[in-house]
Amino acid sequence: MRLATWNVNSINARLPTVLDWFSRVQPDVACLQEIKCIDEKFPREAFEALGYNVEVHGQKTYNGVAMLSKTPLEDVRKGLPGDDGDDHARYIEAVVSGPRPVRLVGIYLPNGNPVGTDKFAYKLAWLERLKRHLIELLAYEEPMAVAGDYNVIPEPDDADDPAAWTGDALFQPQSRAAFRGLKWLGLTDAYMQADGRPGGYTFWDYQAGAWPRNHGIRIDHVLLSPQAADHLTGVEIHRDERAAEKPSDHVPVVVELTL
DNA sequence: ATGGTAGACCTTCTA
Repeated sequence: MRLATWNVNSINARLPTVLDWFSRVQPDVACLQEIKCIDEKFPREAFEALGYNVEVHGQKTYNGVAMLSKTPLEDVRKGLPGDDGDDHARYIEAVVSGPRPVRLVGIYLPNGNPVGTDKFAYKLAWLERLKRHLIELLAYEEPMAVAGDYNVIPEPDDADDPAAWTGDALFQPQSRAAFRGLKWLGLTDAYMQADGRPGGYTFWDYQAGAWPRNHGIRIDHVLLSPQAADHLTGVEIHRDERAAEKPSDHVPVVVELTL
């Protein structure tokens, strides 16, 4: 199984680029983030024409996540449990059917800037809610992948210029500690397990020539349950997509599992 | 020198 995650920064602004990539790469399943549209405006038919089943959890203007799969998606959950007052569309979960079913969780974690505001508190609370929910899912002891835009730079090696991010919510000690807390549940960072290398960035800002200067960060991650990590055979970061015409500021991450 | 771009959408917010 080839599993992909990609923050597309508006699915409708990016549609030709994204469809071209899916046609070439043909992942079996994919999580999309920042689709920036309500469910009714997601270009469902275009993905169905490529052979995908589509599940969307969108909202107007901001956020929004989707899941695409060549096999049917079952037990679909939209929205992260733990706070009925949270109306951001940032969480989608389903079981990818097949001979070896895989539970797939797609997340768009809050950015959290600026630090010291309610936005940062919301980010940390969201991370804590995610941890509590993943504890429940891990109890199933089944193959599971948690993929998406975590908006966390785990380690200094995950930034071209770590000092430039010291005041940023993505690199705060609390954000990094919460990410480590997820790993300590028993989840494996697929990138680090599979031939991790410095410079494997997934995001370059649109501003200040971040891409030509390679001022990148690694914030798009795939965490695997033990039953999935046992079958990990490869990780790719498709950095060439950042050089495309009208690119997203994130590039796709693809994980290969023998499941 | 605290700079710069992109997307949704209505005037500014988010990233």
